[in-house]
Amino acid sequence: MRKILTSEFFDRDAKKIARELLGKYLVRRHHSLIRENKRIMKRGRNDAFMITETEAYDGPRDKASHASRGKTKRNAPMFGLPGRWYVYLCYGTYEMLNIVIGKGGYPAAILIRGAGSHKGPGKLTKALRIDREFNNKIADKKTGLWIEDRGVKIFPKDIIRTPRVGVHYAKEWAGKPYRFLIKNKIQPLVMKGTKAKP
DNA sequence: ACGATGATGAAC
DNA sequence: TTCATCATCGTA
Repeated sequence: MRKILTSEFFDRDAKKIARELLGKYLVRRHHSLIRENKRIMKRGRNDAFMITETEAYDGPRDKASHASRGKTKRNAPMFGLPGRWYVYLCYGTYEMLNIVIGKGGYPAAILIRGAGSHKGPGKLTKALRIDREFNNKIADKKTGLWIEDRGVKIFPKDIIRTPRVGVHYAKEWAGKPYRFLIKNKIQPLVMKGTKAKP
């Protein structure tokens, strides 16, 4: 089973999706030009990483969310269509990867904090070479970054819920258990170089 | 425990 | 235009 998740999947409750994304695969397509028999050939490679940690940012009232102070140039993708990427720079250094959730006009997104063996949202994007070029792009093969269901089931006993990281300022929203992570490492976490057509 | 780092949004 | 803040990370 290998199914690319589309806007229908992401047009549902943010917390529910954040939990369901555990065990799904973040797939990154890399292109490279190679020289072969005096010809320039385009080579593609898909690297897939099982998502291990997520955080939900749900609605305009969520004080931990960028959307809590209304629509701005930066957070506009959160107010847009589900199934697109929201990528922004954090602390001047790290690119944060989010998938947009919910209908247009309702601002929500899920931060992908861990996938494969990569722990931490900043390290993940650096390792996969993800930056703001992906901002507001559709999560599909054409974009080169998408999410797949590969049939892995994560059971409730293997899931931990905690408050979100680094949102102490968010008052009553700071303690809400909107962070989901897999308790024990479950194989396979990484699938490198899966076959891809040019 | 803290500094690097620079974009962001609000205040002025 | 200035200023405080920040969905992080590596070093200590």
